Amino acid sequence: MVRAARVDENGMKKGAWTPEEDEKLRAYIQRYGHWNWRQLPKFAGLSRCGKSCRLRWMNYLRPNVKRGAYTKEEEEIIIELHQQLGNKWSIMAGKLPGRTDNDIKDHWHTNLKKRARRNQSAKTKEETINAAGQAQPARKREQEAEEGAADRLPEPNSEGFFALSPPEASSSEITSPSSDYPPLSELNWALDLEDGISSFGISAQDNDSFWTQPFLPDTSYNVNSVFSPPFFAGEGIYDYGMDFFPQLAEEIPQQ
DNA sequence: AAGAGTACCAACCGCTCTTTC
DNA sequence: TGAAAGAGCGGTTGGTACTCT
Repeated sequence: MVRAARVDENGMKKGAWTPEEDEKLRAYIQRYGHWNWRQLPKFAGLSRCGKSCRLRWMNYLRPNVKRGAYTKEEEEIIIELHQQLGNKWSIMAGKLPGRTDNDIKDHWHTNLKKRARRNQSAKTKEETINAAGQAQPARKREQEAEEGAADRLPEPNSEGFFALSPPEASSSEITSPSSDYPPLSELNWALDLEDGISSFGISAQDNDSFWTQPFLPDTSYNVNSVFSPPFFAGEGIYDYGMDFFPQLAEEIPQQ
């Protein structure tokens, strides 16, 4: 499932991550944050490039990363967004809390692309029939039954946006309390691509607060017990200074 | 049972964008 | 203002698991 581990010419390890590496990275970031991806592996005691650490954290170790099967709702959202945005996986990830851009991209290529294509060809076929004045309602119902409700896509409006209405079928499913997402009908899809503001119920801002918070020490961790306290630079913000990080490296247990 | 083909997903690569100096 | 560094994004690859014949 994963690439074989190897070491590149710079002595950087590549390939599959071991549980030990995961634990080092997780422990380090949870405690100190990711102040600089390039420097981070050095202080975390990892023989990985910063990029690799970032990817591993973002796609796998980050808290709230949702794994496992996609729900019907999630798939519908992805298909809709792909129609609107194209391959803007990171924006899509912002609309699907817990899903990563990599994950969404993979799911699109392995599952949804085919379905979207099928829908498109069915739509084209239907349009051809209608244009010829030979619409066949009975056949259309038959076709819809074949494709399934989840496969149907709404028509874009004149501006090319989708005015979403609640799915015709399985409304109970869509509005199920156990659902992680609001029903499509309640979503404001006016994507503001200028500033990337999310209008989703669970806003990107909420979701990203973890990433935008100032560099804060874990309160459960007694900084003073290991080294002198960082300079308090303002409300909730600590200025550790450049000399701070090498001390952290020594403090992280090396395995 | 075994080989071939396909699906899945973690990870890498290279490019672009943003920030800093 | 331009160069360098860092971060992020999207495309692609590698390798295992699963399914089919």
